[in-house]
Amino acid sequence: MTKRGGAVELAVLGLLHESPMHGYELRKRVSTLLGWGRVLSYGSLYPALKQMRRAGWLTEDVPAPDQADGAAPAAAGGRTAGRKAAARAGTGKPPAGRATAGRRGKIVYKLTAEGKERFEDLMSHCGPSAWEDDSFGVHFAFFAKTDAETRMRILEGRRTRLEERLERVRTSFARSRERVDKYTLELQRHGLESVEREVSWLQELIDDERSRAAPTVRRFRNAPDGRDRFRAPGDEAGAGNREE
Amino acid sequence: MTKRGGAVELAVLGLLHESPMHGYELRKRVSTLLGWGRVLSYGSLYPALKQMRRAGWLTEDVPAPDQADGAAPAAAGGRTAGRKAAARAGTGKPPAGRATAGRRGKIVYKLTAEGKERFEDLMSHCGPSAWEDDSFGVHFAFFAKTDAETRMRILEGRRTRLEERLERVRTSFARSRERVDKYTLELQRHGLESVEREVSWLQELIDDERSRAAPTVRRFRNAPDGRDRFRAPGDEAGAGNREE
DNA sequence: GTTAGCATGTAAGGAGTTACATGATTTT
DNA sequence: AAAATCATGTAACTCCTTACATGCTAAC
Repeated sequence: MTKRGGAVELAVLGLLHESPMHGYELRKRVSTLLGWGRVLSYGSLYPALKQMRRAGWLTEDVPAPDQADGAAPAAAGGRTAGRKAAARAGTGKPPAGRATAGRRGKIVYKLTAEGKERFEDLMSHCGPSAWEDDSFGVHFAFFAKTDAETRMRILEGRRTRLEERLERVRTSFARSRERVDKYTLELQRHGLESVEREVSWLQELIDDERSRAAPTVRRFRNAPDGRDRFRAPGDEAGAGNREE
Repeated sequence: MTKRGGAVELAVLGLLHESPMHGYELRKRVSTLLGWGRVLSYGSLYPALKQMRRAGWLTEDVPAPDQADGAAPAAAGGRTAGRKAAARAGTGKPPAGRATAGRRGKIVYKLTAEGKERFEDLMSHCGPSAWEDDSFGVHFAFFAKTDAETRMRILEGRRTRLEERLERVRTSFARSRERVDKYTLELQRHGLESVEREVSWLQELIDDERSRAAPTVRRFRNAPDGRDRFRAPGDEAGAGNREE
């Protein structure tokens, strides 16, 4: 019920954490968030949104066209929504009295307090699933919205995961060398190289985090981007992570 | 019906193309074939095998224990099957008269003539799906079993696909620069770099294929063990290729 | 004679996609 | 007023995984 451990939920929560948005824009933002070439399909997005509304993480507001302007579409990316609302206001032409009534109005999705909690929970109490490719990407994308300890845990978990993979791949690579043709071998070599490179990237990030986190002072409050992140002072220390 | 365009079918066809095998071994081989860290689950493999038998691409032989030895398990990887068969022969103890009767014997999967045709078809008449990540990997792994023209078509299709992706990612990256925090930005930068690197890799492979296909134009770029990387970003001159 | 690991399978379901269907708004 | 684009939604399907269930063979 509250399952849906997929990348989409976290991505939506994270983006709505910044500002309310409607689905269409949300799709674009989710799609470019990572480095996914592909776009998220509506067939994934809307059912996920509905389910999240049922769970209480977000609300669906249909902005009444008469009073909509400054209020509803929000700053978002500043682009589409803003321009449109402005244009509509300029012409002074709300298309009819309805729009909210007959279904199919523009819907602005907005995080609830529970939704924010859910987001922080998914970020900081994440299990091993967060070391997987896609899931790691989404978590990483929102690193600025979580604390240093969580960042470290995720980075190191990911590195460990990749090193395990490396181990396995190296073994089978060595065993293959004579048995397989040059194409198969080249594929495996290339895969190996990619994973190795990703491990060094992670290591750099880890070193970077460490150098920032360590220096002499203990952080009482970390505010990377001016937001205050509340988290009970003593908790979470052991980080005994388990399944979601 | 005969659909199943997934990576598993082609991987199985390709591996059985070399030699018959039973499912357990097949799983291991499929898992290490690419550079997938993960292993293929039985829940994927066995239903796929069954469906392929129904389609007529392969047969399921239960080797009769009495006469099994040299015949059935074949050279395969040479490891497991061989040792076991030998051991059983040595003790002279076929466990009973049944084994084939009551279900649950060891099953050796073997390609039929139709299966070989199917494999060749999937390799050479492949559509755009072959440019996708997983599917490309499987196709590439079996490049030695298809012709130069097909190899070229797949490599160039893949490169084009990645360049499209690059275009999109570059755009959104440039648009993001000021708007997003450093973590998101770093993720996108890293993604971009990875795709760029993969494009260069493909370009090298394409050049290599081309030099072998058209030997009149000599290329001296055949490094001893393929250890030359790097290619200026933004070249792509000359290669006026258009496919499809 | 029981544990360990090889070997084959099935049921349920998760996480997404494609293809379709419709409505609202803007541009030409 | 037609075309384009923005916007929301559903149904059916794909491909794969997890968790289970079973039996055979080797080894202690």
